[in-house]
Amino acid sequence: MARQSGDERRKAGGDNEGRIRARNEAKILEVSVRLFSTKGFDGTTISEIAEESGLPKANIYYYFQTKAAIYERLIAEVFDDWDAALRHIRPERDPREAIGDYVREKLESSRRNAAQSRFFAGELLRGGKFLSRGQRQHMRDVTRDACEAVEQWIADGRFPKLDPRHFFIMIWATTQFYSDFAPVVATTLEVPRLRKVDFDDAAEQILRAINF
Amino acid sequence: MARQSGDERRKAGGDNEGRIRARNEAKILEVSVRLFSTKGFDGTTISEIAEESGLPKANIYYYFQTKAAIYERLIAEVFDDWDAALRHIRPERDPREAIGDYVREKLESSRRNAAQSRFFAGELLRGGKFLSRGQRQHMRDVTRDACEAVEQWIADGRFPKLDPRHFFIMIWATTQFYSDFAPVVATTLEVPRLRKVDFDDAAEQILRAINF
DNA sequence: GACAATCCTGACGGTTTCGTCAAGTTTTAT
DNA sequence: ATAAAACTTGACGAAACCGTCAGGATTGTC
Repeated sequence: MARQSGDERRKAGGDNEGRIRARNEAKILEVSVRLFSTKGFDGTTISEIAEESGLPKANIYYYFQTKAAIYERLIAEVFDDWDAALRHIRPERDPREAIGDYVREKLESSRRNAAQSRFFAGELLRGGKFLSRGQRQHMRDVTRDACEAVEQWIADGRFPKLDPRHFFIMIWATTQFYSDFAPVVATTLEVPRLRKVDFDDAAEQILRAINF
Repeated sequence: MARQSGDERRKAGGDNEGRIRARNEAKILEVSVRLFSTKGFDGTTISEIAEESGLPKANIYYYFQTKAAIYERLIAEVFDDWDAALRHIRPERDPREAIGDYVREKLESSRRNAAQSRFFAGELLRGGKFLSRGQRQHMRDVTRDACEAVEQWIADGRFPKLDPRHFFIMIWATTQFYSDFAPVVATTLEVPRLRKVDFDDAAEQILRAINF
């Protein structure tokens, strides 16, 4: 009887309860991220999500209270991976290797999850209104840690004297660009579509450009 | 009697005819670019454009056939400036100076026209569907010219051996990032809002990072 | 096999939005 | 002054969209 949806799932009984729910939610989210990334929040309709998910529209509302709820779930999911690659940046590592790994992983992950990447970029482009205070803070803290590692390298004379913050911005901007603005990149490289090899080239060229 | 709107303006009589039209169109476009950039195409309503322009909604339709027409006009306008800064890149110039001027101008122009910049970024993020074949081609040609200039520098031993295409992508990505994703940048730099000085720092750090 | 929990869904209401229209007013040209 | 062109505008129609709801179908549990 009691409508239960969204967050109040997963009750007593174990954790593989709600397999159907898990499957359908996953399908909905998968479809949504693709639609949101190419058509934006307002440009995406629930009917469309329903159709592409193979579910009737009313069923979408059984799993998610509102369209915004889907969007927010996606933000949270994508955000969780935001700093995954940053784990390479640690003061005790060799700067060259660490930065190299970081750039390569960042490029690779945005290539493989292009929809997520564009989705998140779209959100940031609009001012990041869906980002919670906590998420923002997390972002700041993680960045600060990475910057401290770089500063350590600089102090040890193992890294050029650059402001780490601008350095990271440069890396983010560049690595994201290849996925998020793929059409421009493809035009520039004069290829019909970006392939893995183009991303590999990019990694090499980026690292060479910043003298690594 | 005959409805005339959109493109078929400017008839016999001179070129300062239609001052009212010029003024109102300008106002509409100015408001629209701001709204589109923060709310996207579908998130922006004609009523909203009307309100912020101080015109009744029906009047918007007197000047533009559809919402898409406004959007397309803006794309064309912004696109015209896309390669403006690229004029600095010429083979006979000193690479250091040319690249320096280019980066600084690109940063400055995207700072001053942040709304346009974000608007255009949003369009590209969605796949650039509004970009015409001709515009794409122009983009490619201009890029090709700039790359040839860089290759000349490399041949003369005045520039590091980098793929110019990836090099330019890196510059574009980075310079755009400061305006388009200002919230992230502000968080990283730990300032409440980006000021001119932050952009100046950015220019210096970017140029230093790529060893100029 | 019965009972509850979970899942499914067609139909519907209220709102918003795009774009139109026909009749007005103001500006410009002669 | 007068006529045509350019501009303005309130009201309206049609479509699209979000989210609801009541009741039916499946699945799981004891």
